[in-house]
Amino acid sequence: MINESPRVRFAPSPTGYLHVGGLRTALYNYLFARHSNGKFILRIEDTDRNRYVEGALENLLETIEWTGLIPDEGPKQGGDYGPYIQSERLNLYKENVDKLINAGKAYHCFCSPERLEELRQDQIKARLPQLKYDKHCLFLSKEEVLNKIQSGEKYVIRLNVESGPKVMIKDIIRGNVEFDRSTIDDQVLIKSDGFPTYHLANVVDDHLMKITHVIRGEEWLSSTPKHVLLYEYFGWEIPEFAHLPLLLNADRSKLSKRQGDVAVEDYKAKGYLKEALINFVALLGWSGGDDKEFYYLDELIDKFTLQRVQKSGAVFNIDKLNWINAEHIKNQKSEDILPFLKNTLLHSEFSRISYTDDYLLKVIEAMKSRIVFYSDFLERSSYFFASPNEYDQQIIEKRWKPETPGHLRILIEEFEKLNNPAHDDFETALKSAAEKLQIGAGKLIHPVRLAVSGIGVGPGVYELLEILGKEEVIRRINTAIEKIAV
RNA sequence: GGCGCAUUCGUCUAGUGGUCCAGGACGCAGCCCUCUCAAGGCUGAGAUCACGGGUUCGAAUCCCGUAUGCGCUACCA
Repeated sequence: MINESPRVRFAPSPTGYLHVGGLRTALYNYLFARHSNGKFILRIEDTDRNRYVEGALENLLETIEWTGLIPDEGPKQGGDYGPYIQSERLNLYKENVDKLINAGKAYHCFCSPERLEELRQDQIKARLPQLKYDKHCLFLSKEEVLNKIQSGEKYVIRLNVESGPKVMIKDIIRGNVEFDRSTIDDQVLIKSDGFPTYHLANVVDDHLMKITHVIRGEEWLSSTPKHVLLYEYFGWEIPEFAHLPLLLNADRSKLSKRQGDVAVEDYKAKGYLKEALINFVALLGWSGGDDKEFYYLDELIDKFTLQRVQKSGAVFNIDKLNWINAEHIKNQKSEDILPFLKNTLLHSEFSRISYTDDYLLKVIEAMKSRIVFYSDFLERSSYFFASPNEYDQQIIEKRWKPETPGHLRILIEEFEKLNNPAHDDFETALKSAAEKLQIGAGKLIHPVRLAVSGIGVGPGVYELLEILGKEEVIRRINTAIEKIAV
């Protein structure tokens, strides 16, 4: 086993969207696999037919693809251990559970939901410490079982938990965890509709798919003894376990839809970069042990180990996500942002106007350090794409004085003299205008910014002017002089 | 109720017996830079390391207990 290269899996159930907790689980599996030269497998756990959602699988696959956490084996890419969708593996569960039945480690149970409920109520009333199935059907004779099956009675297959030593779980993150066998219920393995439960399916598949490390959420820790028992009964080698801490809401309950967005799709739609989402989610429960917090995927692969995973749950803090997103945008090459800006423009009110790459690249350079999302290019600097149609009233009050129009006319005269001016040319022109007027440059700078952009914040004014260009700048100043009445 | 896991600034975390009256990051406040807003730089507020006992010359770090939180307790995953 030590010499084998690891095989790990991400095993989501297609419920309609990819949960950010699921993304984190997928990420850690992926990182572990890549770090140790192993294989990352995607397996779809769709054994609950009541939870079937149309299109959920396709959506899940698409979202995983978007994150870039591409599996080595899975429904899309195939592999030697398929099929990778549990509903297509029903025969395998049947086959293997039969072995258990023959060995007396599992048995048919014909108890009705009503009897089960009654039993449960009785146990509650009797204040029994544990609520467990009473093994009623274990004592049916072979003939009785056969008869019931042949007469069409509904049944499930249960695990036969017998007394014995404590079940010990070795968990990479939590150390050893022990469970008394008497606390383990005779878990249903095959449901009455013929589908396996998670417990059976995941053990059978993990074995058949030669999974070496089971890396999953902490909510599975409590049912792990059932899985270990199953491995034991089957006589299969037990994989290593690593139970990840939960992702939490601000009130420290398990991260849920009620308290904000939990779907990766939601964050994607809001404009978060996959790089940022991955970076952020990686830090929820793991740290490299130093002060580094900005990571690209390949750096994470390099540094990631399960030993450094935190034990306690982590609150999903949107402020930090925003910071990381801004940080990633800042660090992107402008050329790499270009296609996204173009796409954003295409879906905006400016879709009918075309801008040169050169122009857009300048806009990106100017705005990159001032935005959190790509959409902020439009939200915070729409003036690069159209003349301002209104002017910030507060800035008018602060910066636009009665003498301002006169000053700006002088400034325009200076600008007129320029030929294809750049940053410094605008600066020289503005300063000489200020000198002629015997005023400080600020008396010109702020009104120009307002005239040209409609607002009081943004890139340096000369940068702004250079990007917009002489003609456009003069046009806008003239318009502002007309429109802004003090 | 039972079983299990966890517990360091508001949040994410560093820390594996002395270098920790606890370091970093986000957020917050202030200063610098500056034509504005960001970015960047600097500074600050913010944690009796859940609590109580031990062990030890010495504990955030080891042990025990308590509390609190969370998870599981389904023919859901």
